[in-house]
Amino acid sequence: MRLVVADCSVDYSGRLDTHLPRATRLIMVKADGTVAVHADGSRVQPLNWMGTPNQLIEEDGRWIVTNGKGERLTIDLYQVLYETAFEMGEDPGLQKDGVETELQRLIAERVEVLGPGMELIRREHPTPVGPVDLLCRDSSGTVAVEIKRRGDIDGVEQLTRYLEFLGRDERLAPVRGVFVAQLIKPQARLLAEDRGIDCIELDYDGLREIDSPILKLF
Amino acid sequence: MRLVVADCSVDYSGRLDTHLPRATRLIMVKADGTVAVHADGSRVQPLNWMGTPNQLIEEDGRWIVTNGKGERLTIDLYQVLYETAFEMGEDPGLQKDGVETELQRLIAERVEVLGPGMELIRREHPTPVGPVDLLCRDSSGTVAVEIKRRGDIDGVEQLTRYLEFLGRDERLAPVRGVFVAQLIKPQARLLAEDRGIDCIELDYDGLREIDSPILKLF
DNA sequence: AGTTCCATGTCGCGG
DNA sequence: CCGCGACGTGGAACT
Repeated sequence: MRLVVADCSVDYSGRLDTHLPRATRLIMVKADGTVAVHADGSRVQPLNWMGTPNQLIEEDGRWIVTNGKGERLTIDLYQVLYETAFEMGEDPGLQKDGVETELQRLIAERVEVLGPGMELIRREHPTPVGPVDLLCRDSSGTVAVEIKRRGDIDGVEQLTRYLEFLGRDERLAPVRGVFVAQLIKPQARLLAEDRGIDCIELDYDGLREIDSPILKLF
Repeated sequence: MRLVVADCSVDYSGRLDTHLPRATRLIMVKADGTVAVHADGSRVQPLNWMGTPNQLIEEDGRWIVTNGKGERLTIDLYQVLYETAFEMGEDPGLQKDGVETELQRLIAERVEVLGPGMELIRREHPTPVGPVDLLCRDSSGTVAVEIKRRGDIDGVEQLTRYLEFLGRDERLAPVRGVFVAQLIKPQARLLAEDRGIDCIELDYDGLREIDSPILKLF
């Protein structure tokens, strides 16, 4: 990783056009050529960047980074205050725990929390427009379940698309939808209920408790 | 901005839990306290971070960053390879040109490019599921317009939601939809046309020309 | 503070 | 390489 601290201005042209007036910033060049320009301000993301693959041309006082899609990042360097480079080696990568996959597993093992008599048919049931998180069955017929950490309008749209296709399958019909999330936004709830989709807010932490060995002692 | 290159492992606990095994990485601390951990790999984003406001406690070989929402970032430092700091001052900020707001303005001033006899009723017309970019009128009745830089399937879904609600308003009905973008993806076009939504590809650069003072001389 | 939607979203996975 | 969906999405604008 190469680090350059410089007084610079930056222009990006591609998906849109941006201009960054002259100031002191950090320019980061990663091992694969990824370039990022960071200010000292309150931002996690860089102000400008160019992902890999790209080509970096260093002229006198000017860097030009281009990629194959017609995007161009131009960095004008007025004064380089500092420059260094480090060999960091391959990164082992980030391990995540508690994402949607895990929530799906928790609920799949306890589908009865979604309603009396609920039974799991299968997880990740495929449809032409993508896989349904859970396909279940209860006294009303087939139940398609979409699980989210946060219940947003997009999730309702997603479930709606699944229902549209599942409903055409005579072996499954009738199919109703259940939208499950830790927190369901008002607009998402409005849209869901308008389409006859049930909304269930679930406390995943509580669910995890049920799943835990501690409770299994009883 | 403070830069630390160190052999470290990182743990985050908050919205989920993550673990980052021991390796050499760059730790960036911005002026307002924002902390970010970058690997040398193919990533623009940091692997872990903690935005502002937060509190950083530096113990011997361990940094603990917490915020008011119960999130915690723990960085264990095994060896600090390098450390430095720079005063960068306030950043003038990024100027953007060509984002959706601007496109909307350009089209709002020239709604006739969307069809003969088209008239603008209002921009950002509110519905229960969000604001319609443009609400227009022509000989066919009311026209709801969704404007995107890139015409993706999400945009069609969005417009469909608006139409669903607008169509129920007796004062507006009948309402048809128009999906406008510089480039409309085949799948988005397919879905749109399946739902009776018109697709219009517009050259925003050309539109900007029309809008420019140069042409106004004529 | 809460909610909405945009974003050069980014990123990872599967076809 | 493209499409799809999750993301600690982040960030801004507006209520």
